[in-house]
Amino acid sequence: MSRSRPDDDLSRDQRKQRTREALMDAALTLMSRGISFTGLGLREVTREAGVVPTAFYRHFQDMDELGLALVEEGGVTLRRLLREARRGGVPLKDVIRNSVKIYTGFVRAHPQEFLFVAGERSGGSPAIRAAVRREMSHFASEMAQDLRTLNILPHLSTATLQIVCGLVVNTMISAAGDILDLPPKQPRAEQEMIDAFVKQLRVIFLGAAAWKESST
Amino acid sequence: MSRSRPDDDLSRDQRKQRTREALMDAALTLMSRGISFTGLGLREVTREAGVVPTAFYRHFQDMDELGLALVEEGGVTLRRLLREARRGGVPLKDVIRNSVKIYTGFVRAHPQEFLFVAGERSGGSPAIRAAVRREMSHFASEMAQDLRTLNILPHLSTATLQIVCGLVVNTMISAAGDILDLPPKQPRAEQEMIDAFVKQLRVIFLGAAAWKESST
DNA sequence: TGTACATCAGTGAACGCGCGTTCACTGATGTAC
DNA sequence: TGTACATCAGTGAACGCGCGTTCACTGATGTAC
Repeated sequence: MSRSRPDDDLSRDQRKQRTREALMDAALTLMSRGISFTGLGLREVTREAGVVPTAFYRHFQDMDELGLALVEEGGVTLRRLLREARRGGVPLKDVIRNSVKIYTGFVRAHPQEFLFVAGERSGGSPAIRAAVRREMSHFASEMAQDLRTLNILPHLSTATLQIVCGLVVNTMISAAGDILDLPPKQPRAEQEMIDAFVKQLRVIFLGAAAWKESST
Repeated sequence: MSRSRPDDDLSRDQRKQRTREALMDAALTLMSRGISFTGLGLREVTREAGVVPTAFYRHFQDMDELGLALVEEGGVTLRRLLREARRGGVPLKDVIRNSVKIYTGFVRAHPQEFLFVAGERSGGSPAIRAAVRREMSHFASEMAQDLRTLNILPHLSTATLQIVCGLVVNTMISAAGDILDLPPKQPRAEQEMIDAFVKQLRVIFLGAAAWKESST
């Protein structure tokens, strides 16, 4: 009887954590309806989360703090997703096309995280912009390490590899924004966009392969 | 005597145009203070422009329409600026480094236009996002034509050249956002950022040079 | 195990404020004759 | 050129609304004995 509600056996801390997540989810949900994070209001978020506005303050001091939490969580999620994908093994042939396929799949499956990163990269508050930048360079570092491990582009110095990966990450994020902004049900346009995206990455890797460290 | 105020001899249409420009300038000014366009209010803009809120409606239906006007004007301005720069003649040696120098000069001299484009590219309302995208591909086309004229990368098909220029423009816009977000008075960090930017463009052009059209 | 008390996540009323928008207006500029 | 009238950019008062934030509260959960 007393177990009818599913969270009956949760501790107070767990319930609090649950509300916190509800607030973050609410923000992401609202963003996937087309509003940018900057345009969200505190009351809007709590309404969507199903709590009273004042409850917000038990979890975040203001919307900016929520935004920072989202950047962090989003970065962790994305890196985890991509790491799992890599565990599946990178195909030796047509690496780029396949990676792009996996990537666009993720973008479609987790539009909210990508919308947030793409949109607030230079649109958010200064603190949020900085956090997104940090997360992106974190990403680039991870990718650089990966390429080292896979012995791809072994002739590049670490600094150069890092810069190339920065370019790749930047291109990926922009592509995510573009893909998510496509009017739905336009497979032709989507395919063209993905083809262009693949071509851009190929050009980058071609250039990186041709790079000579002394050529400054 | 009656000529004491400088706009005494302006026609009504000219005065109206002047107010319209004042509104657009006001928005840009506010944005250069760190607020993103999405975060601007109608009253805020009219206050900055020195007119009463209701005067806004004589010029734009709503803030979105102002935003669209800004995208258009900004695009025109930027293309004009870069065209003038090209007229100065492209140096044969170290083309990329020099172009970047010119470009970063423009970014510093006209931060508002770049802030708007970089920030609203994926942060603005759907209509504004679409307009910024259109403007960016317009840009890429112009650059592609230029490269053709200068006989740079002549072995690329028009489609490929367009895609490469898209990559370059995207990288340029992101770089503008990054540069403008630097804490001021950090010449070291700025130089590093510009060096990385130059390296990225070099990688792209190296890759484009190495591109073989049949390699699909 | 049972009781008495402390903690604190979420509530609900209230506030002052700036927002976008409406409306009737004013008075200088433009136009017709 | 002068006069009578039309136009319309900008004004200023007023509106209803949702916002962020404050405050005292409630009542379930957690803790000490």
